[in-house]
Amino acid sequence: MLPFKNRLVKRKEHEQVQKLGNFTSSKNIAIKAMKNNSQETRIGVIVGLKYSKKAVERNQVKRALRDIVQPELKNIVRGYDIVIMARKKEEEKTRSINFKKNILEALEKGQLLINKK
RNA sequence: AAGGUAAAUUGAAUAAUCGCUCUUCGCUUUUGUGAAGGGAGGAAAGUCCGGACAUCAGCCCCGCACUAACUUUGCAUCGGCCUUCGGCCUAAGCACCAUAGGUGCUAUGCAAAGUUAGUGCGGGGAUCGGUAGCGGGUAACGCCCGUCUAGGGUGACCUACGAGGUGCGAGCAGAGACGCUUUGAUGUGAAAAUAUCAAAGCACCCUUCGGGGUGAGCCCCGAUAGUAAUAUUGGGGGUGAAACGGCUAAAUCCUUACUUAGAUGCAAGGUCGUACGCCAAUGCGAAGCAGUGAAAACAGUAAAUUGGUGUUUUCAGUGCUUCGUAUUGGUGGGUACUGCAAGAGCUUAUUGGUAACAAUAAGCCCAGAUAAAUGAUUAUUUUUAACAGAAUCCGGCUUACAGAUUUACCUUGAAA
RNA sequence: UGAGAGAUCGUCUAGUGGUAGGACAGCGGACUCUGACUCUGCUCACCGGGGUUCGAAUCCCUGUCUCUCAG
Repeated sequence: MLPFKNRLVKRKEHEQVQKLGNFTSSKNIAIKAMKNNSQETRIGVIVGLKYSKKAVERNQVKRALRDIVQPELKNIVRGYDIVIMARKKEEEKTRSINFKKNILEALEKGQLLINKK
């Protein structure tokens, strides 16, 4: 799990990011990001009913996404609220998706990664 | 040993690193940080039943208890002192008798009785519901247990239905099935008509119109032919028709017995705080507008003074509007805490009971999140790991489920 | 998470135990020189699985899907 200060907590904040954030995506991941006033990166994860009807599967995906994001926190530009959404086609199975690759791809597209050059 | 029946248990394990949540303790005390410990299920699911809990509402009668008000009756009366019982000192509104004092009224207190209202508990009844062989269990249920009946299975065992009627008319049986037509009676109606009840409804002949006779058909007893279905035929008396019977709910209605009590649902409900929005009232301040009063100036009246009129300025004060601010009240949304996990709890043992279950004793504390906690990585082993994620809490039912294990029993075969 | 409602021809709907009806659409025919309109005929359905019943779209149980409300 993420430390408390790095989570997007409130429902209203989520809605704001959903409405006003910049959208980028890769194959199985969609990202909305918006600047906030603090120095911290705050991340929320959404896995909707459309992803799967089983609660267990949705929880597993949420855990997986958080675990992937956590070590990358250092590499993400500070001061953004980020909402990560998972998506898949009906036939796809959760196990066959490589979320890490997808997330990094999406973050790069949104220019949220710190360049190591 | 093989096959099966019923029930129960379990639902990958171990180690290391990183990370989350709760509790306790310590250090800091604002955030934090260290240690120890706890951290999803048998179905957590579906929401199909039943409760707990909470808020709102709450039929009639009786009894008991408590509280409040009122009425009646009785007793007492500020206050102070002494060691309790109690005694002493002193004092007391109004009216009357009449002054040792007494009576009545008022006020207050206490006690008793009664009335009214409210609350709680218990009992009975009515009505809306629910259930249905019989008996039991449970907080309760449509749940569970035992047993009766029917069906299936060699068997262990499994499955199913279950009060009494009414109405309906599909199927069976039957010559014919709940109906049609005609007539009559009764009720309603001006009539038409309609509802209910009763009777009649094969063919021909006779008739005094009541009915009678003959024949077909039906019923009963036969005979002949044929393996048989059946065909032909004899006798009898009845009938000559539209009866009688079986089944029928988890839809409707009635009855009986038992049982229960409504509605809404933890996003129920409660507490704290008030930084926020809106509305209302009040106070203060500012601005604007409109009246009022006073003063001054000017105009005007033929003219001086006075008075009055009009305009302007200043001051005072009133009303209205707007803005700001403060207080109070209402309302809306938001937030924190609570509700919230010690419970119809779990484990073990004993006793009662065929059992469901109950009682007793001992021990135990076992998730409590709030965008929502159990994961990831590495290594080893095996069967390569099913269905699946708590959200107020319980008891059932139903549905999903890879496998593994245990117990009891049955059938068959073999051996003794 | 809690509370409810529903599923009937391709589409919209009616049907409260006894042949599942209508409208639009589709197909064929008639009318017309042809098309449209009109007339006429036909085709096409009870969400899946069990049960009660002589008989189920309807009643009961169960599963699936869709929608609504609270937030």
